Amino acid sequence: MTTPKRRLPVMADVAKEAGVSHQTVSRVLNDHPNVRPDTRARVEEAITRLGYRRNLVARALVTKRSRTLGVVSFDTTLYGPASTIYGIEQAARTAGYFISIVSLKSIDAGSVRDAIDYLAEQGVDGVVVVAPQRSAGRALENLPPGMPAVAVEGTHSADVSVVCIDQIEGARLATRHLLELGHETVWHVSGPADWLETEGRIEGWRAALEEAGRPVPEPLAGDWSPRAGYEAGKSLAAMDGVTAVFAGNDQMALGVLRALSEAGVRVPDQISVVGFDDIPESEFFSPPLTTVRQDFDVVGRHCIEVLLRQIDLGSATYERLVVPPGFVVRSSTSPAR
Amino acid sequence: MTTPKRRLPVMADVAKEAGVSHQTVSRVLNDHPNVRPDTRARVEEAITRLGYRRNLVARALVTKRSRTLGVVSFDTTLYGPASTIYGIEQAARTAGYFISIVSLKSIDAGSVRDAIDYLAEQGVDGVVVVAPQRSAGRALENLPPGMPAVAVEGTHSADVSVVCIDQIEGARLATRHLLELGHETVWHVSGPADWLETEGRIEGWRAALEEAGRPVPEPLAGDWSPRAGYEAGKSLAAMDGVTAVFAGNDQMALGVLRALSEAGVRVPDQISVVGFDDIPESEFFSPPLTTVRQDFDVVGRHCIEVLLRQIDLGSATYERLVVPPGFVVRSSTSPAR
DNA sequence: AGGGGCTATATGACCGAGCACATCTTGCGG
DNA sequence: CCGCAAGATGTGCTCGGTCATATAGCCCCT
Repeated sequence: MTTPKRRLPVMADVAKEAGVSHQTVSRVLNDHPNVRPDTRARVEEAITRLGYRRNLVARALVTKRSRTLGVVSFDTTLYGPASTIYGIEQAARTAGYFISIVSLKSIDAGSVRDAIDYLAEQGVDGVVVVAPQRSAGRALENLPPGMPAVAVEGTHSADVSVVCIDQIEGARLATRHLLELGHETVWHVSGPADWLETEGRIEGWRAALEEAGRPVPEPLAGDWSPRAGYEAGKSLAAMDGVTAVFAGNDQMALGVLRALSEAGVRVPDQISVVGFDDIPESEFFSPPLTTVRQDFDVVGRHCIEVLLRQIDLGSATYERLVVPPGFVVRSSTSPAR
Repeated sequence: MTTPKRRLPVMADVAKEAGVSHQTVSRVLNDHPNVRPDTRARVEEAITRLGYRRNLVARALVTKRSRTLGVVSFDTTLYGPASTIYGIEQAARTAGYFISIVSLKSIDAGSVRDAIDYLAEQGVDGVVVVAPQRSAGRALENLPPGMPAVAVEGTHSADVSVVCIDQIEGARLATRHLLELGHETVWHVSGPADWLETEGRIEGWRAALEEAGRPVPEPLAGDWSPRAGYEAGKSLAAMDGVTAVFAGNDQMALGVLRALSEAGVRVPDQISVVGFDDIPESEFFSPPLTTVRQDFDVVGRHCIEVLLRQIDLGSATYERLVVPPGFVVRSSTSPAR
């Protein structure tokens, strides 16, 4: 009944209601110290009475800070990006920032550029790019001027901060585990070319093999999908002497397991399999999957920390934050017979 | 070298550069018809020369339209919400809208309210709420005035538009499939209480059973997680006469499969299992899972369509859009022996 | 009592666009 | 060659906040 007009109340309305100036209302809203307690109370009461909310758009216009962070990501449907973004969102909101998401389907440098430009136009205070392809990384090399940015799993070279999980170490963990179980060597089903994760995992796997003086078989190329793992698994089942397989991620490991099971190969008795990611399902695969654990949540949180630091300092100091991977042993690996 | 100041170019700069007024620049930017071609060209050239981008924040302030849509969702890590949001994002971006996401960990009406308020403050033009719990639905019953909203899987009663997949029909499909294979009855591992999907799936399952005049066993309560399915599967394996199980989602089905396998029960020979969702992994479960297919992508797209319609019309006409589920038969079901 | 140094509050400009309206062109019919 | 309507462009205000600065009130000290 106290709404003669449809229009939402603005600061001036609150000011009038409380018998002060709009500036005082602003002070109350921004927790300025120099406001007498009773004035503050009066203003606060007026605010709730009118149901006033401050207009963040107007605020952003003058402060030139939107308190919104952009996230550009490749296929947010995948477990990794989805979890990372979840971590980002939680951390950002706690810090009082909004998250604006652009999710890409194709991943050339051009579309990443476009996405960043798009977000820049909207006035985001910074961007985190979750697009761990080599080509996507290139888009970060000439950002809009003055735009703070952090990349997840980015290249080492670019002029941006990077937060990543140690892929090489993860792959080494997986490979060593299999080697220590007595396997002569380890086959690898890799992710798609151009992905930094793919490269890192191949590198770590190869390194572990070479350190142990073992032969390095040709990796089987996949694309992260269970289907690709399935195809690779069929090839592996048909080959001689395969006793241990390191799949580039858990979904491909699932496909491998399926193919081996269809081929009548028992896991882990005849072939041991390890994955990468530790998705929630992998504990219940048949058999439960031994895998490298990635803590996407902390990656997300670190991204926000790094980004906010960059925004607040205004300076261009590029950090590189490496999160160590974990390793969880379940039932898909066993000693070589 | 043409940057005497750090400040980004604004409309006035472009205007000066092109020798016109800021209003003409605005016209060019907004594709107004009444601009002479050569003027337009001159302005466009000035824009690229200066690298001008329009400030959407300022634009939003005066137009009172931010071209941003809010999404509040429960646990964006789950496949369903993640896929829905993906669809939403794609559709929104094509329509020229940004997406601002708030992802909730706990899901009471209060936190949904808070999230919506938070987004309202930011000035979103509308919200889609992906929080299919009964309690979350209640938060939609008194939205900020004039805020267009659409709920995914929302309650029927509330004064909001709803886009949903026909859960009852999906469950019925699953149950009938098992009945038609000759199973006497079908056990059900349900989702967590309070979820609308849980209720719908129980309802459809029960209806199919009753229509066929079959006994309706007590459902086993789960929580969508593979672990819950695993526990339920252990119980099921210990029971007599169980030949068919309808799991509330694919992850729980995975847990059931695992438990049965551990108990030495062969699927589908001894027990048939069907899931719900059709996550990308389920085709490669052991055995490949027969399941109800939900097209989250089209749900997301429909959300945006409905929401934009509501925004453009400004009117409060509430729609209810029901997407039919699919059904995909794989190898986890077979005729009763 | 007077003045210095605070604190508390008010005033007006400003951020960068769009909108309404005014003004100046242009084209065309009579 | 004039008049008039439509087309093209410019002017000034507005959106709803914050910032810089001015001003009023207060306490304390000499």
